[in-house]
Amino acid sequence: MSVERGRPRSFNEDVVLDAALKVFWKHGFQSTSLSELTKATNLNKPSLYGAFGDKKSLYLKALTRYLNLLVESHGDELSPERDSKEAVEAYLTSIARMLTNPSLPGGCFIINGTADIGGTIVPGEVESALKEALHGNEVILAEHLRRAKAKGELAESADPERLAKLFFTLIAGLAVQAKGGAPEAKLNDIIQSAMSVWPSN
Amino acid sequence: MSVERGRPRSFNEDVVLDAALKVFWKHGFQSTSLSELTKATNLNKPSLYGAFGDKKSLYLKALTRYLNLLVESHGDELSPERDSKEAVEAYLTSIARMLTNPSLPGGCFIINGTADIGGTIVPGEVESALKEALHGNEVILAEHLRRAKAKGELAESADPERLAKLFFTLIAGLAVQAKGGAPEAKLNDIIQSAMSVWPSN
DNA sequence: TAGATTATTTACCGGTCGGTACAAAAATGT
DNA sequence: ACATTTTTGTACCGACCGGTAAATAATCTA
Repeated sequence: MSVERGRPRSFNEDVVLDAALKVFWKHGFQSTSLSELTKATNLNKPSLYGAFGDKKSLYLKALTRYLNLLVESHGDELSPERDSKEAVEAYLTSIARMLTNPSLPGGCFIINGTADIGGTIVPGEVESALKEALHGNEVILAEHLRRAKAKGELAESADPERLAKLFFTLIAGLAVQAKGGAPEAKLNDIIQSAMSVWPSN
Repeated sequence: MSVERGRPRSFNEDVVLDAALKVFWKHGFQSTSLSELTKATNLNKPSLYGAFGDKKSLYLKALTRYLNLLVESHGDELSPERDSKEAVEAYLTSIARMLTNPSLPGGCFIINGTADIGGTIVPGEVESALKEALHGNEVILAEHLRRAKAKGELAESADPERLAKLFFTLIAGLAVQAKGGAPEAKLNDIIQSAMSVWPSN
C-alpha cells in the first residue's frame, strides 16, 4: 500500500477520455487521427500511449465510457415502477434528445461506428465490441418488454424479443436521421407514430 | 460529327464506376484510399483522374449510380397497381434482401455514408448529396402513401408524410442492423412486426 | 542529497495519403 | 508518312499517418 511513485500525471484520465470519446464519436475509428486526439486532449502522443495504449485501446476505452454515459442518461427511463409503454416512449424521447443535442458530436457513437465496420480497416476487436454493444441494447429492451408482459401491460399475444428488435431498429433509424440533420422535433414525431406498434391488451 | 480522336479508353466507364461504388460502399468516403480504388478498378491514378476527376467527384458519380441501382432494384415494388400495404411490405423486403446480399458490400451506401458526415473530413458536397439522397427516399414513400390514401387503402386519419418518415426511419434502422451482422431473416421478422403500424380503414 | 521511477517533450521512423508531371504508347486526322 | 489528340504507365511530390526512441522534468524513497 505505497503511495504512487514517479512524476504524477498532469491530467485527469476521465476528462481526457471524454475528450477522446467526442472525437471518435464525431469521426469514427478510422477517420480519427492521432493529431486530432492530441489536440482535443492537450496531450502529446507518448502521454496518450502511456496512459491508454494505442489508438484501438483508446477507442475501446472510449466505447465503454460511452456505454456508461448511456446508462446514466437513459437508464432510469425503463424503470419497472412506471407504466411500461410510457417508459418506452420516455426512453426513446430521452435518446432522441441526446442524438440531437448540439453540445454533443451528433448521432450515436455505437451506430455511427457500426457503419464503418466490414472492411479490413477497422480492427476486429473494435468491430466485435460494437456488435456486442448493439446487441446489449436489444437485450435491455427485451427485458423491459418481458416485465411489461408479466405486469399485464403488454398483450398476451406479443413477443417481447420480437418487439425489442423492432424498437431497437427504430432507435438505430433515429440515430441515422439525427446524423442526417433531422431536428429533435422530427424524431419525437416519428416516435409518436411508432408507438402505435404497442400491442395493448 | 466526327469520330473520337486520340487513344481510346481501355475500359468501360460503367464497369469501373461499379467497382468504385463497391469500394466506397464498403469503406465510406474517407476510409477509401486511392490505392484501393486503383486495385479494384484495374486503373492507375491518372486514368481515374482523367475519366472521373478527383476522389470527391468519383464518389459523387458512384452515389448517383447507386441511386439508379436503387430504382432498378426496388422501384417496381411501389407500383400503384398493387395493394398499397403489400407494396410497402414488398418494398421493405426487397431492401432487406439487398442489405444482406452477400455479393454486395453490406448495408446501404447512403446510410453507411451518412454516419461519416459531420466532421471537417468529408467534403460539404458529399454531405449535402447524401442528405438529399436520404430525403429523396422519404419523398418516394410519402408519394406512395398519399396514393394509398386516395385509393382508400390507408385510413382517413393517417398522415402520409408522417408515416413516410416512420417507414424510412425503419429502413435506416434495418440498414444499421444489416451492417451489424443481422441476417435477412431477422430483418424480415422486423418488417413483419413493423407492418402493424399500418392504419387501415 | 542521491537514486529510482514515472511523465512529458521533442524529434524522428517507415509507410501511406491524395494528387500530379512527364513521357511513352495508341489511336486519329490529313 | 507525319502531326495531332488522348490515354496510359512510371515515378514522384509534400503532407500526414500511427507509433516510438531518447532526453528531460517532476515526484517519490532512502
